[in-house]
Amino acid sequence: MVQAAAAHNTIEKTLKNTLLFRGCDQSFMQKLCEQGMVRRYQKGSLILFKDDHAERFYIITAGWVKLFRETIDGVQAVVDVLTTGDVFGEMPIFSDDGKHIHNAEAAEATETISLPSHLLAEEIKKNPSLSMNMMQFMAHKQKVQEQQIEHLAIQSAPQRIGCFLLRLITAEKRQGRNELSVSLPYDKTLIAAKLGMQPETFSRALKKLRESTDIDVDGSIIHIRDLNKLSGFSCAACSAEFPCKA
Amino acid sequence: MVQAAAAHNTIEKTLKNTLLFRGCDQSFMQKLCEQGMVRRYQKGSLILFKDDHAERFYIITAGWVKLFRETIDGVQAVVDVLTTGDVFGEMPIFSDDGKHIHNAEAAEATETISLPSHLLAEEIKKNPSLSMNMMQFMAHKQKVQEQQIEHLAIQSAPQRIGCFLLRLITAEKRQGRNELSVSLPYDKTLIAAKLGMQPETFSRALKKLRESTDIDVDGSIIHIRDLNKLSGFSCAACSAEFPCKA
DNA sequence: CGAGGGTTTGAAGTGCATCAAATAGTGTGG
DNA sequence: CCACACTATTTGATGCACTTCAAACCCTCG
Repeated sequence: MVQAAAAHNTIEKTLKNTLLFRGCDQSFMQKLCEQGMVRRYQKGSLILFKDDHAERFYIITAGWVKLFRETIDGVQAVVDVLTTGDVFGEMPIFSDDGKHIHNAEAAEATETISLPSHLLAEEIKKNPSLSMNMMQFMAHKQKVQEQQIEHLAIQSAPQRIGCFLLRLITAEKRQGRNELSVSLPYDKTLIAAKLGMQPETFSRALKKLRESTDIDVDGSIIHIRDLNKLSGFSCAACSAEFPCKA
Repeated sequence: MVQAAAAHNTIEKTLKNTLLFRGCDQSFMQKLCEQGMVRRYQKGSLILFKDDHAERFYIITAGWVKLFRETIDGVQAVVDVLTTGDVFGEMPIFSDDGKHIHNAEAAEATETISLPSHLLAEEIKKNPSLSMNMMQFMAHKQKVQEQQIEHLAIQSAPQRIGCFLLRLITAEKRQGRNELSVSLPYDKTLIAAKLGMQPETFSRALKKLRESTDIDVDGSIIHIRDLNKLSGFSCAACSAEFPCKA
């Protein structure tokens, strides 16, 4: 009981801090909290499966989650890699078959809160402020995806890595830290997949990036000596503002 | 006046048939119609500019529109190519700066209806059925983009062309035609850009595709002898259902 | 007919993938 | 705490895919 109460408490806090639910009324938040389930996953375990009927959607409270699909000839296509604060598995609310469109796997030890999809689906139809949040949320995602499409089409492998590092840094900045060191949050193999390249290519491209931009690579910790040099190298082949903020 | 009345009539018809507005009430549709502007663009002319303040959004009633951005070193990144029934320029409604995020250019002779963004923005906050439409619309776009990201990451150039042809055919089917011939709707150079490759690569990759799948290429008209062969070749490296329906 | 854009072809180079193998790192049970 | 097994990462060698630059060709349209 004590444990359940504690869980309930974390759920409440998390939901309150989730941008998606900003401005939602008490009764809805209450219902969500009651139905929320906290779960932990160890690295490598599967959270949900493509084509499953989507009963619940998920909010990440810790760790990293890989969204992926598989092609006929067995290749894994990494759609996205998400972390604390991100939401996934909500898309089927807007499709008629209501099935998940990708698999989700814990890329690192992960904790999620899952919530019943139907609660969100129903509330979204009634609550303009929630649906506005959702649309902003989706619009932002769409922008990021466009960016990613552009990167795959016109950036070289080293540039994509540089861009990835820059985004890591800005994410850290948003959390208050202002270091010029980042530690890669998940396996290099997975980063490679997310950036659309092979692990071997990642390794070699990182080396090239090191030579071109004076970054310091020590295992999974990367120290950036000259931010301008890095963004100059990476953002030259990108249509976003210079230097990039994403 | 006669002309204005005729334009008003086309606008009314188009808006009624636009899925986005399905289920919207009369008074809103009325307001939209009054404010709608029909415009024609010849091939190559610009419709809207990145970073402009978004006063209006657009519905395409004929032709093809290229959405694109430019990188610092002058390379054009094609974000999307849209046609009749598609909507563009509406995204800034959901961002705080309210600026367009890409340039739009007529890739062929094009006709659009433009509507004031603020009408949509206001109505969307009040009308759950409209916002639901919008979310479905965005969810669908997101799915397509994920698909595109996957294709760029794991398909070869000939496979991407094959996939493009398959989608062209299904689009034609949706319009009643059931031919196994398609004529490429816009310049090969633009198709190449949309698929993330160079014009020269497109030309050579199309030749390879021809050799692998028995398609017949006559200028911009392509005849498909064996649909299974084509989808077998292209969809093997794709996570969508087999054969693909998109 | 000539001009200009779109498309194809050729030749050469680069970047990335692939396969194979070595190395570093991590967690396990003894 | 060490040895082993296993995985992640790096490295090397090679080939293929795509790009680049240059030039020819082909249309279409004035």
